[in-house]
Amino acid sequence: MREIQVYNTLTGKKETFEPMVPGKVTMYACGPTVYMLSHLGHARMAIVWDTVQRFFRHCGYEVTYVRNITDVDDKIIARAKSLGISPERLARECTYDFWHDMRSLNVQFPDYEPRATEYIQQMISFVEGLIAGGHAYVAQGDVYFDVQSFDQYGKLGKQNLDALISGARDQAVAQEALAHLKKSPVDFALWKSANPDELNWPSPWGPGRPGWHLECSTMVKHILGPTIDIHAGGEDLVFPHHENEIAQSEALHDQPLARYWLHNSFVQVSAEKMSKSLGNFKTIRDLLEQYSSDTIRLFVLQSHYRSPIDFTIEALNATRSGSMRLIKAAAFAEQNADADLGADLEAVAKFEKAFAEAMSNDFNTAVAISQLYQLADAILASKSGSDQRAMAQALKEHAAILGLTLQDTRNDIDLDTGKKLMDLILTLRQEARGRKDYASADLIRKSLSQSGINVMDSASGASWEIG
RNA sequence: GGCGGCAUAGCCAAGUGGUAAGGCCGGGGUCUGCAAAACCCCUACCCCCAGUUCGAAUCUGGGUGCCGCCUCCA
Repeated sequence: MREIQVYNTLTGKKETFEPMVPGKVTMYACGPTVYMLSHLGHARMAIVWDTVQRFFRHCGYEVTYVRNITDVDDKIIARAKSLGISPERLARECTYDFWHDMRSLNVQFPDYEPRATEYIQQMISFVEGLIAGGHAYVAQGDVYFDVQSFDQYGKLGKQNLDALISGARDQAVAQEALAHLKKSPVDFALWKSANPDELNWPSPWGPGRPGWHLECSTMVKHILGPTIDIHAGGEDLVFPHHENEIAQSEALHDQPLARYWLHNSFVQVSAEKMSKSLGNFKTIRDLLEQYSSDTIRLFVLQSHYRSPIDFTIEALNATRSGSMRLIKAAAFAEQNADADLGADLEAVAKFEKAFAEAMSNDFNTAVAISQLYQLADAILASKSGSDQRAMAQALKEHAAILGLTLQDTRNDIDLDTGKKLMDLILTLRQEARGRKDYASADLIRKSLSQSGINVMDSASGASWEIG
């Protein structure tokens, strides 16, 4: 099986990927908190890890890919309140929107897509285990993780506990209300108490809801086991989210939560992070109105996943222009159907090797895409139909690893354009009639009729209908 | 303040010690009734300074600029 190099945030190095069980990969990616439409940054997360799991499968691994949905959270509750609807309903609506966006972006559905609210009981058990082990404590209906009880705290985010504690004092203002409950300012909530009129679940510590970090630890444990191969997510999750997951899970299980921690970089706007809180985002929905999923995926994947992308419309347009050559070249896969295949195996083999090497080098999709373009050039330059077809099939096959459809939509006509074309045809016919060129006028009507379009002349001009 | 990252052509973007992939735009050409498309060709000494080395965009030190995390965030 092909050797794949991955950059592990935990060690800060590129390492050879070795799964726990040969030939199998367990992978968990932190998904969205559903409280509003997803933006391009979320699309990047989804596209990158979708591509990674596709590549593992392409290499022959048996992949179990899990991506969660956070459907209970302070932000959901706050926005639902401002909209005057229940948090459950808001979360559900946004989940449907998210699914719609994912499908539109040709992101494959994960093997499991657990929602936090489906795992409340397991989370409670998880917390009970931590309390029993001396890693968590109860304070007035809340439960906090005792960070000092986990001596490896900070290993992922490269944080020093003393520095965190002294740093936390400076920013304790926002958490002042909790200061008297927490033993240490760096302790984080496993369970938050809630008033009966708020969203809550019963627990041994009274009604409440889970802390954010807990759900991932719990769902990883129950779906994939105490240790998984790959845990992925956006780089903003390194600290504290993933750090806290490690603390919880490893304190409970006394074994590594994940062997490899992979993090994708951000989409920025004017050199600033695109984020919901800054409001400088483009929703996936908006972008899909003007750009195909291929264009958006190419745009995202032409940068390495660990490099930031500065979003501009110009750059997106440039990607769209470029993608046309790939699409044209790929169209040869359906042409020359009667030609023999495999005539130009050398070019295909060379391409496949270069593509696989790029992808195996920490998922270097930028280089992989450059290989697609080079193959497209070879296809378009080739004079041999069988070669073209063989190369085009390889092109489509490998583009699919990146989630690119390369569907040729150049001749697709939308409704509006269709109506304009009918106007044009009827105008031309009217001109023919004006010249008393009834042969042409009748030819037009007859041809349209054969296509199921009836043209009706009247004193006020011609009209048409399908039927 | 602590931790981490980035700086490559007009723009986007690979590159992890041997003299710069790819895409967009632009220029020139072939083709063409016109136009478009297509195809061919052209366009960088890699932020600055010092060092290591036979050799550095790539390693080391310093500087400058920018970004992220440390609080919700993909």
